[in-house]
Amino acid sequence: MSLSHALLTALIECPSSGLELAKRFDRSIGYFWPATHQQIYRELAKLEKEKLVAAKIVAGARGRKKNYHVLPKGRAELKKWVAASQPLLLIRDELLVRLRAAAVIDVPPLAGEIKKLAHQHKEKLVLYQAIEARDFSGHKMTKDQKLRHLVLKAGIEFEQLRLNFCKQALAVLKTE
Amino acid sequence: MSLSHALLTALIECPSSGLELAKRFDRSIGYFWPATHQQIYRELAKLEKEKLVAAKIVAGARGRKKNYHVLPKGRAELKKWVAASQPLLLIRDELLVRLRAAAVIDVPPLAGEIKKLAHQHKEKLVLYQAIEARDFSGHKMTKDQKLRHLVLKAGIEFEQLRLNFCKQALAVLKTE
DNA sequence: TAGCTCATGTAAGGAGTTACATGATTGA
DNA sequence: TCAATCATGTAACTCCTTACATGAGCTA
Repeated sequence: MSLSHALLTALIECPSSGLELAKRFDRSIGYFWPATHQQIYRELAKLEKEKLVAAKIVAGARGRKKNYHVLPKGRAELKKWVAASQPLLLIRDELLVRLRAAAVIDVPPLAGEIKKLAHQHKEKLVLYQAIEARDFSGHKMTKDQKLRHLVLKAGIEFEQLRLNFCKQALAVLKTE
Repeated sequence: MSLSHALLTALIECPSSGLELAKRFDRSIGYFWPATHQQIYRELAKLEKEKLVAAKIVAGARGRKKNYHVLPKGRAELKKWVAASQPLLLIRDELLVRLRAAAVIDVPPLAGEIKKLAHQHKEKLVLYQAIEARDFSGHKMTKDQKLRHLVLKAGIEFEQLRLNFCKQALAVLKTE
Protein backbone atom coordinates (compact mmCIF):
# COMPACT_ATOMS: atom_id res chain seq x y z
CA MET A 1 0.00 0.00 0.00
CA SER A 2 2.45 2.60 -1.14
CA LEU A 3 -0.11 5.20 -2.13
CA SER A 4 -1.34 5.67 1.42
CA HIS A 5 2.24 6.08 2.63
CA ALA A 6 3.08 8.44 -0.19
CA LEU A 7 0.08 10.53 0.87
CA LEU A 8 1.16 10.51 4.51
CA THR A 9 4.59 11.71 3.42
CA ALA A 10 3.12 14.51 1.32
CA LEU A 11 0.78 15.55 4.14
CA ILE A 12 3.61 15.67 6.67
CA GLU A 13 5.51 17.95 4.31
CA CYS A 14 2.45 20.15 4.03
CA PRO A 15 -1.19 19.66 5.11
CA SER A 16 -3.42 20.00 2.07
CA SER A 17 -6.77 19.27 0.51
CA GLY A 18 -7.35 16.37 -1.88
CA LEU A 19 -7.12 18.45 -5.00
CA GLU A 20 -3.99 20.25 -3.83
CA LEU A 21 -2.42 16.85 -3.15
CA ALA A 22 -3.39 15.65 -6.60
CA LYS A 23 -1.71 18.70 -8.14
CA ARG A 24 1.43 18.37 -6.04
CA PHE A 25 1.63 14.70 -6.94
CA ASP A 26 1.72 15.62 -10.60
CA ARG A 27 5.00 17.44 -10.09
CA SER A 28 6.61 15.59 -7.21
CA ILE A 29 5.90 12.21 -5.66
CA GLY A 30 3.76 11.29 -8.63
CA TYR A 31 6.95 11.07 -10.73
CA PHE A 32 7.62 7.74 -9.06
CA TRP A 33 4.15 6.88 -7.75
CA PRO A 34 1.53 8.17 -10.17
CA ALA A 35 -1.99 8.67 -8.84
CA THR A 36 -5.17 10.25 -10.13
CA HIS A 37 -7.43 12.45 -8.06
CA GLN A 38 -9.97 9.62 -7.78
CA GLN A 39 -7.40 7.35 -6.20
CA ILE A 40 -6.28 10.11 -3.88
CA TYR A 41 -9.77 10.95 -2.64
CA ARG A 42 -10.57 7.28 -2.06
CA GLU A 43 -7.35 6.76 -0.15
CA LEU A 44 -7.77 9.91 1.94
CA ALA A 45 -11.25 8.76 2.98
CA LYS A 46 -9.77 5.42 4.02
CA LEU A 47 -6.94 7.05 5.96
CA GLU A 48 -9.43 9.30 7.73
CA LYS A 49 -11.60 6.33 8.66
CA GLU A 50 -8.54 4.60 10.15
CA LYS A 51 -7.68 7.75 12.15
CA LEU A 52 -4.30 8.14 10.45
CA VAL A 53 -5.24 11.58 9.18
CA ALA A 54 -7.92 14.10 10.09
CA ALA A 55 -9.69 16.74 8.03
CA LYS A 56 -10.82 20.26 8.80
CA ILE A 57 -13.42 21.85 6.59
CA VAL A 58 -12.04 25.08 5.19
CA ALA A 59 -14.49 27.93 5.64
CA GLY A 60 -14.70 30.51 2.91
CA ALA A 61 -13.25 28.27 0.20
CA ARG A 62 -14.80 27.09 -2.98
CA GLY A 63 -16.67 23.81 -3.08
CA ARG A 64 -16.50 21.96 0.21
CA LYS A 65 -12.76 22.01 0.65
CA LYS A 66 -11.26 19.88 3.39
CA ASN A 67 -7.76 20.29 4.71
CA TYR A 68 -6.07 17.06 5.76
CA HIS A 69 -3.28 16.70 8.32
CA VAL A 70 -1.47 13.67 9.68
CA LEU A 71 -2.29 12.35 13.18
CA PRO A 72 0.33 10.80 15.49
CA LYS A 73 -1.02 7.37 14.59
CA GLY A 74 -0.38 8.14 10.92
CA ARG A 75 3.16 9.31 11.62
CA ALA A 76 3.84 6.11 13.58
CA GLU A 77 2.42 3.98 10.76
CA LEU A 78 4.64 5.72 8.20
CA LYS A 79 7.74 5.21 10.32
CA LYS A 80 6.90 1.54 10.75
CA TRP A 81 6.32 1.11 7.03
CA VAL A 82 9.59 2.82 6.03
CA ALA A 83 11.55 0.26 8.01
CA ALA A 84 9.50 -2.70 6.74
CA SER A 85 10.68 -5.28 4.25
CA GLN A 86 11.17 -3.90 0.76
CA PRO A 87 9.90 -6.13 -2.05
CA LEU A 88 12.05 -6.39 -5.16
CA LEU A 89 10.92 -4.08 -7.93
CA LEU A 90 9.76 -6.13 -10.89
CA ILE A 91 9.91 -4.69 -14.35
CA ARG A 92 6.57 -4.76 -16.15
CA ASP A 93 7.39 -3.34 -19.50
CA GLU A 94 4.97 -3.40 -22.38
CA LEU A 95 7.62 -2.22 -24.84
CA LEU A 96 9.75 -5.28 -24.15
CA VAL A 97 6.73 -7.54 -24.70
CA ARG A 98 6.17 -5.79 -28.03
CA LEU A 99 9.77 -6.25 -29.13
CA ARG A 100 9.74 -9.89 -28.08
CA ALA A 101 6.52 -10.34 -30.08
CA ALA A 102 8.10 -8.55 -33.03
CA ALA A 103 10.81 -11.22 -32.98
CA VAL A 104 8.32 -14.03 -33.63
CA ILE A 105 6.05 -12.47 -36.23
CA ASP A 106 6.55 -10.36 -39.33
CA VAL A 107 7.55 -7.02 -37.90
CA PRO A 108 5.02 -4.28 -38.56
CA PRO A 109 6.28 -0.70 -38.66
CA LEU A 110 7.32 0.13 -35.11
CA ALA A 111 9.89 2.86 -35.53
CA GLY A 112 7.37 5.70 -35.47
CA GLU A 113 5.98 4.68 -32.11
CA ILE A 114 9.43 4.23 -30.63
CA LYS A 115 10.55 7.63 -31.83
CA LYS A 116 7.50 9.11 -30.14
CA LEU A 117 8.44 7.31 -26.92
CA ALA A 118 12.02 8.52 -27.14
CA HIS A 119 10.74 12.05 -27.46
CA GLN A 120 8.54 11.70 -24.35
CA HIS A 121 11.39 10.28 -22.30
CA LYS A 122 13.61 13.09 -23.48
CA GLU A 123 11.04 15.62 -22.30
CA LYS A 124 10.88 14.04 -18.85
CA LEU A 125 14.65 13.95 -18.66
CA VAL A 126 14.92 17.64 -19.46
CA LEU A 127 12.27 18.42 -16.85
CA TYR A 128 14.06 16.43 -14.14
CA GLN A 129 17.39 18.00 -15.01
CA ALA A 130 15.83 21.45 -14.73
CA ILE A 131 14.52 20.57 -11.27
CA GLU A 132 17.96 19.30 -10.33
CA ALA A 133 19.64 22.50 -11.46
CA ARG A 134 17.06 24.59 -9.59
CA ASP A 135 16.91 22.69 -6.28
CA PHE A 136 20.13 20.76 -5.86
CA SER A 137 23.00 22.73 -7.29
CA GLY A 138 24.17 24.14 -3.94
CA HIS A 139 26.82 22.63 -1.69
CA LYS A 140 26.45 21.43 1.88
CA MET A 141 23.10 19.77 1.61
CA THR A 142 21.37 18.37 4.67
CA LYS A 143 20.65 14.69 4.88
CA ASP A 144 17.03 15.02 3.82
CA GLN A 145 18.06 17.19 0.87
CA LYS A 146 20.54 14.50 -0.10
CA LEU A 147 17.77 11.91 0.07
CA ARG A 148 15.48 13.98 -2.11
CA HIS A 149 18.30 14.56 -4.57
CA LEU A 150 18.99 10.84 -4.67
CA VAL A 151 15.36 10.12 -5.53
CA LEU A 152 15.45 12.71 -8.31
CA LYS A 153 18.68 11.27 -9.67
CA ALA A 154 17.01 7.86 -9.82
CA GLY A 155 14.39 9.42 -12.08
CA ILE A 156 17.04 11.07 -14.26
CA GLU A 157 18.99 7.88 -14.68
CA PHE A 158 15.87 5.91 -15.47
CA GLU A 159 14.85 8.29 -18.23
CA GLN A 160 18.38 8.26 -19.65
CA LEU A 161 18.32 4.46 -19.69
CA ARG A 162 15.00 4.42 -21.49
CA LEU A 163 16.03 7.02 -24.00
CA ASN A 164 19.16 5.08 -24.78
CA PHE A 165 17.15 1.88 -25.08
CA CYS A 166 14.77 3.43 -27.59
CA LYS A 167 17.76 4.47 -29.70
CA GLN A 168 19.18 0.93 -29.62
CA ALA A 169 15.80 -0.52 -30.55
CA LEU A 170 15.53 1.83 -33.51
CA ALA A 171 18.98 0.79 -34.68
CA VAL A 172 18.07 -2.90 -34.59
CA LEU A 173 14.73 -2.38 -36.31
CA LYS A 174 16.41 -0.39 -39.10
CA THR A 175 18.71 -3.26 -40.11
CA GLU A 176 16.45 -5.10 -42.51
CA MET B 1 -3.63 -6.07 -22.05
CA SER B 2 -0.05 -7.09 -22.32
CA LEU B 3 -0.42 -10.44 -20.60
CA SER B 4 -2.63 -11.84 -23.32
CA HIS B 5 -0.17 -10.67 -25.96
CA ALA B 6 2.77 -12.04 -24.04
CA LEU B 7 0.97 -15.39 -23.95
CA LEU B 8 0.26 -15.27 -27.67
CA THR B 9 3.96 -14.61 -28.29
CA ALA B 10 4.99 -17.51 -26.06
CA LEU B 11 2.47 -19.84 -27.71
CA ILE B 12 3.66 -18.93 -31.21
CA GLU B 13 7.20 -19.77 -30.12
CA CYS B 14 5.96 -23.10 -28.80
CA PRO B 15 2.43 -24.48 -28.20
CA SER B 16 2.13 -25.45 -24.54
CA SER B 17 -0.16 -26.19 -21.63
CA GLY B 18 -0.95 -23.64 -18.95
CA LEU B 19 1.50 -25.00 -16.45
CA GLU B 20 4.28 -25.26 -19.01
CA LEU B 21 3.65 -21.64 -19.94
CA ALA B 22 3.78 -20.63 -16.30
CA LYS B 23 7.15 -22.34 -15.92
CA ARG B 24 8.55 -20.84 -19.12
CA PHE B 25 7.38 -17.42 -18.01
CA ASP B 26 9.43 -17.78 -14.86
CA ARG B 27 12.61 -17.90 -16.90
CA SER B 28 11.79 -15.87 -19.99
CA ILE B 29 9.02 -13.39 -20.74
CA GLY B 30 8.18 -13.26 -17.04
CA TYR B 31 11.43 -11.33 -16.50
CA PHE B 32 9.71 -8.28 -17.92
CA TRP B 33 6.05 -9.29 -17.56
CA PRO B 34 5.63 -11.36 -14.39
CA ALA B 35 2.56 -13.58 -14.14
CA THR B 36 1.37 -16.30 -11.80
CA HIS B 37 -0.24 -19.52 -12.93
CA GLN B 38 -3.65 -18.24 -11.82
CA GLN B 39 -3.38 -15.25 -14.10
CA ILE B 40 -2.19 -17.42 -16.95
CA TYR B 41 -5.05 -19.92 -16.67
CA ARG B 42 -7.60 -17.15 -16.49
CA GLU B 43 -6.13 -15.39 -19.49
CA LEU B 44 -5.89 -18.59 -21.54
CA ALA B 45 -9.57 -19.32 -20.88
CA LYS B 46 -10.39 -15.82 -22.09
CA LEU B 47 -8.26 -16.15 -25.20
CA GLU B 48 -9.91 -19.49 -25.98
CA LYS B 49 -13.37 -18.00 -25.59
CA GLU B 50 -12.41 -15.23 -28.03
CA LYS B 51 -11.12 -17.83 -30.52
CA LEU B 52 -7.59 -16.39 -30.48
CA VAL B 53 -6.17 -19.72 -29.30
CA ALA B 54 -7.48 -23.27 -29.25
CA ALA B 55 -6.77 -26.18 -26.93
CA LYS B 56 -6.36 -29.88 -27.50
CA ILE B 57 -6.72 -32.23 -24.57
CA VAL B 58 -3.56 -34.26 -24.25
CA ALA B 59 -4.35 -37.96 -23.93
CA GLY B 60 -2.19 -40.03 -21.61
CA ALA B 61 -0.97 -37.08 -19.56
CA ARG B 62 -1.39 -36.41 -15.90
CA GLY B 63 -4.32 -34.38 -14.70
CA ARG B 64 -6.40 -33.00 -17.54
CA LYS B 65 -3.64 -31.38 -19.52
CA LYS B 66 -4.61 -29.11 -22.40
CA ASN B 67 -2.22 -28.01 -25.11
CA TYR B 68 -2.84 -24.52 -26.44
CA HIS B 69 -1.91 -23.20 -29.87
CA VAL B 70 -2.49 -19.85 -31.55
CA LEU B 71 -5.20 -19.50 -34.20
CA PRO B 72 -4.86 -17.18 -37.23
CA LYS B 73 -7.12 -14.68 -35.50
CA GLY B 74 -4.72 -14.65 -32.55
CA ARG B 75 -1.73 -14.09 -34.78
CA ALA B 76 -3.52 -11.22 -36.50
CA GLU B 77 -4.42 -9.69 -33.15
CA LEU B 78 -0.81 -9.88 -31.98
CA LYS B 79 0.45 -8.22 -35.14
CA LYS B 80 -2.08 -5.45 -34.79
CA TRP B 81 -1.16 -4.91 -31.14
CA VAL B 82 2.59 -4.76 -31.79
CA ALA B 83 2.07 -1.82 -34.12
CA ALA B 84 -0.36 -0.04 -31.79
CA SER B 85 0.38 3.06 -29.76
CA GLN B 86 2.90 2.49 -26.97
CA PRO B 87 2.04 4.17 -23.67
CA LEU B 88 4.89 5.76 -21.75
CA LEU B 89 6.28 3.51 -19.04
CA LEU B 90 5.70 5.11 -15.66
CA ILE B 91 7.95 4.29 -12.76
CA ARG B 92 6.09 3.00 -9.74
CA ASP B 93 8.81 2.49 -7.23
CA GLU B 94 8.11 1.72 -3.61
CA LEU B 95 11.76 2.21 -2.64
CA LEU B 96 11.67 5.81 -3.81
CA VAL B 97 8.52 6.41 -1.79
CA ARG B 98 10.33 4.99 1.24
CA LEU B 99 13.35 7.21 0.76
CA ARG B 100 11.19 10.26 0.25
CA ALA B 101 9.33 9.36 3.45
CA ALA B 102 12.65 8.86 5.24
CA ALA B 103 13.50 12.46 4.36
CA VAL B 104 10.53 13.85 6.31
CA ILE B 105 10.58 11.68 9.44
CA ASP B 106 13.26 10.41 11.77
CA VAL B 107 14.99 7.79 9.68
CA PRO B 108 14.57 4.28 11.05
CA PRO B 109 17.28 1.73 10.19
CA LEU B 110 16.96 1.13 6.46
CA ALA B 111 20.41 0.00 5.44
CA GLY B 112 19.77 -3.69 6.12
CA GLU B 113 16.79 -3.82 3.80
CA ILE B 114 18.61 -1.96 1.05
CA LYS B 115 21.59 -4.30 1.29
CA LYS B 116 19.19 -7.20 0.89
CA LEU B 117 17.72 -5.53 -2.19
CA ALA B 118 21.14 -4.89 -3.65
CA HIS B 119 21.94 -8.55 -3.21
CA GLN B 120 18.77 -9.62 -5.03
CA HIS B 121 19.44 -7.27 -7.92
CA LYS B 122 22.98 -8.55 -8.12
CA GLU B 123 21.66 -12.12 -8.38
CA LYS B 124 19.34 -11.19 -11.22
CA LEU B 125 22.13 -9.37 -12.99
CA VAL B 126 24.41 -12.40 -12.79
CA LEU B 127 21.60 -14.61 -14.10
CA TYR B 128 20.90 -12.34 -17.06
CA GLN B 129 24.59 -12.06 -17.89
CA ALA B 130 24.87 -15.83 -17.85
CA ILE B 131 21.97 -16.07 -20.30
CA GLU B 132 23.65 -13.45 -22.47
CA ALA B 133 26.93 -15.35 -22.53
CA ARG B 134 25.11 -18.58 -23.35
CA ASP B 135 22.71 -17.38 -26.03
CA PHE B 136 24.10 -14.23 -27.57
CA SER B 137 27.87 -14.45 -27.73
CA GLY B 138 28.02 -15.49 -31.39
CA HIS B 139 28.42 -13.21 -34.37
CA LYS B 140 26.05 -12.75 -37.28
CA MET B 141 22.79 -12.80 -35.43
CA THR B 142 19.51 -12.72 -37.29
CA LYS B 143 17.14 -9.86 -36.76
CA ASP B 144 14.93 -11.73 -34.31
CA GLN B 145 18.00 -12.82 -32.33
CA LYS B 146 19.08 -9.19 -32.22
CA LEU B 147 15.65 -8.22 -30.91
CA ARG B 148 15.75 -10.87 -28.20
CA HIS B 149 19.26 -9.78 -27.26
CA LEU B 150 18.11 -6.19 -27.05
CA VAL B 151 15.33 -7.16 -24.66
CA LEU B 152 17.77 -9.08 -22.48
CA LYS B 153 20.19 -6.16 -22.47
CA ALA B 154 17.36 -3.91 -21.25
CA GLY B 155 17.02 -6.26 -18.27
CA ILE B 156 20.76 -6.22 -17.63
CA GLU B 157 20.96 -2.46 -17.73
CA PHE B 158 17.96 -2.10 -15.48
CA GLU B 159 19.45 -4.37 -12.82
CA GLN B 160 22.78 -2.53 -13.05
CA LEU B 161 20.99 0.76 -12.57
CA ARG B 162 19.14 -0.53 -9.52
CA LEU B 163 22.22 -2.06 -8.00
CA ASN B 164 24.08 1.18 -8.41
CA PHE B 165 21.16 3.09 -6.93
CA CYS B 166 21.11 0.88 -3.84
CA LYS B 167 24.80 1.62 -3.33
CA GLN B 168 24.21 5.37 -3.61
CA ALA B 169 21.31 5.16 -1.18
CA LEU B 170 23.47 3.31 1.34
CA ALA B 171 26.15 5.97 1.05
CA VAL B 172 23.67 8.78 1.76
CA LEU B 173 22.06 6.94 4.66
CA LYS B 174 25.46 6.31 6.22
CA THR B 175 26.35 9.99 6.50
CA GLU B 176 24.75 10.82 9.83
C1' DT C 1 -3.20 -47.21 -0.46
C1' DA C 2 -1.17 -43.10 0.86
C1' DG C 3 1.40 -39.37 -0.28
C1' DC C 4 3.68 -36.75 -3.96
C1' DT C 5 3.60 -34.20 -8.07
C1' DC C 6 1.27 -32.68 -12.22
C1' DA C 7 -2.42 -29.91 -13.77
C1' DT C 8 -6.28 -26.85 -13.69
C1' DG C 9 -8.90 -24.12 -11.53
C1' DT C 10 -12.22 -20.82 -7.77
C1' DA C 11 -12.86 -17.06 -4.58
C1' DA C 12 -12.04 -12.88 -2.35
C1' DG C 13 -9.83 -8.86 -2.06
C1' DG C 14 -6.57 -4.94 -3.29
C1' DA C 15 -5.21 -1.51 -6.48
C1' DG C 16 -5.44 1.23 -10.64
C1' DT C 17 -8.16 3.18 -14.77
C1' DT C 18 -11.80 5.53 -17.06
C1' DA C 19 -15.91 7.85 -17.39
C1' DC C 20 -19.27 10.26 -15.32
C1' DA C 21 -21.83 13.08 -11.46
C1' DT C 22 -22.48 16.93 -8.38
C1' DG C 23 -22.20 21.11 -5.76
C1' DA C 24 -20.14 25.78 -4.81
C1' DT C 25 -17.99 30.01 -6.07
C1' DT C 26 -15.97 33.34 -9.23
C1' DG C 27 -15.80 36.35 -13.16
C1' DA C 28 -17.52 37.97 -17.59
C1' DT D 1 -27.01 34.71 -15.05
C1' DC D 2 -24.21 31.61 -17.21
C1' DA D 3 -19.95 29.49 -18.15
C1' DA D 4 -15.65 28.25 -16.18
C1' DT D 5 -13.24 26.58 -12.46
C1' DC D 6 -12.59 24.67 -7.88
C1' DA D 7 -13.54 20.69 -5.22
C1' DT D 8 -15.17 16.19 -4.00
C1' DG D 9 -16.83 12.29 -5.11
C1' DT D 10 -19.46 7.42 -7.46
C1' DA D 11 -19.57 3.53 -10.43
C1' DA D 12 -17.98 0.06 -13.31
C1' DC D 13 -14.29 -2.29 -14.92
C1' DT D 14 -9.71 -4.51 -15.50
C1' DC D 15 -5.83 -6.49 -13.64
C1' DC D 16 -3.01 -8.52 -10.12
C1' DT D 17 -2.36 -10.99 -5.58
C1' DT D 18 -3.09 -14.48 -2.22
C1' DA D 19 -5.00 -18.37 -0.45
C1' DC D 20 -7.39 -22.25 -1.12
C1' DA D 21 -9.75 -26.34 -3.83
C1' DT D 22 -9.87 -30.35 -6.77
C1' DG D 23 -8.75 -34.18 -9.55
C1' DA D 24 -5.71 -37.50 -11.79
C1' DG D 25 -1.72 -40.34 -12.39
C1' DC D 26 2.79 -42.01 -10.34
C1' DT D 27 5.59 -44.40 -7.00
C1' DA D 28 6.89 -46.34 -2.62
